[in-house]
Amino acid sequence: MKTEQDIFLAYLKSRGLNLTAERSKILQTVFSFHRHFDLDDLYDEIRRHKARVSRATIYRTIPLLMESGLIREVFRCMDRPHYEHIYGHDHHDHMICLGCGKVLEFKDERIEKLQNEVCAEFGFESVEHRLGIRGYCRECREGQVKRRGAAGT
Amino acid sequence: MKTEQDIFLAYLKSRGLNLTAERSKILQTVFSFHRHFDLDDLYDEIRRHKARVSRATIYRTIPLLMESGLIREVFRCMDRPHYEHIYGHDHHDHMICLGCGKVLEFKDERIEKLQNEVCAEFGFESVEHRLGIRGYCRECREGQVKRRGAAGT
DNA sequence: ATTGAGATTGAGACTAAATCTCAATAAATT
DNA sequence: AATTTATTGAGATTTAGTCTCAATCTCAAT
Repeated sequence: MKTEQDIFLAYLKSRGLNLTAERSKILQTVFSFHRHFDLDDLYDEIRRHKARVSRATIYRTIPLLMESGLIREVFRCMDRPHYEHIYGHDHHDHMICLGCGKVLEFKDERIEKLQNEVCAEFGFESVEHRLGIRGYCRECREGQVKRRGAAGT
Repeated sequence: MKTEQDIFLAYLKSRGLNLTAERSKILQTVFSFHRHFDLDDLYDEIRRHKARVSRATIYRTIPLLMESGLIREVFRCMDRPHYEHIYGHDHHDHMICLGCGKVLEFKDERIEKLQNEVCAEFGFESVEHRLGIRGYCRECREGQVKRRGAAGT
């Protein structure tokens, strides 16, 4: 079983890049999250561990992690992109509550399958897809929870 | 059959707002497009017709059009939101080619239906959803077309 | 038609996310 | 060890989008 490091290292090598201490720290932090995160979550978490990596470096590293297939952008919330690590996790889609901002994950094989069918029809080769359903979760529908902010896929 | 104007006007009235010349021009231009558009497309097209509406006003009007259900944000391309008018059009989803930037539209009732099922399971009330599949179109797969830029949902 | 309250606009100031620059440093290669 | 190339951080820069505000417009009630 390959570790995330192995994969990232292989990707970097293939591009003539090095796995530096900063990149390693970012990678490690990304995989310490069990939730979606944005750039500031990353930055803060790294600092909390008494490490220092500049924002510029994080901005530069995120595309590398995406290209190596370790993370993906999942949706936008408060107008900022949010990410999740995908290595070792099944693919899933999201429901985003417009009331409380909560994110529910779901997976439906039948939907995935139909998507593949549609792609085949069009001769389209799918690399990835993103399905986001915006609406109101059970709790918000029942009216207890106050509004927060808009969420966008 | 209600026109777009009727709908927009009713929406504005319901909020105590007026249908001004600027809003009317924006509305008319939005519905003159047969493709996805971004804010600058709108701005340029309005100017091309010798009319003048400031960017600030366009920025202010887009949310009104969205709330009135006349347009929706469909995806991000080159990091800018793109819109389409939806009144009088069936809902559909998108395939975005990472090679040439082309956008294909498709609709599959079965997928829609399954989405509703999933929502029901979670007690989630869907307001809208967005499904974007990124990959390579037939032409790009066959290798004739050059890369352009990244597209994001 | 006139008036006044509130809505609307455009221009430019402002904000903040993201990118770029560049000098200093680190890593890999010879 | 020397050379080349990659990397970093700090801060400058860019730019989409928002906000401010004075001038104008709209509408409903006179």
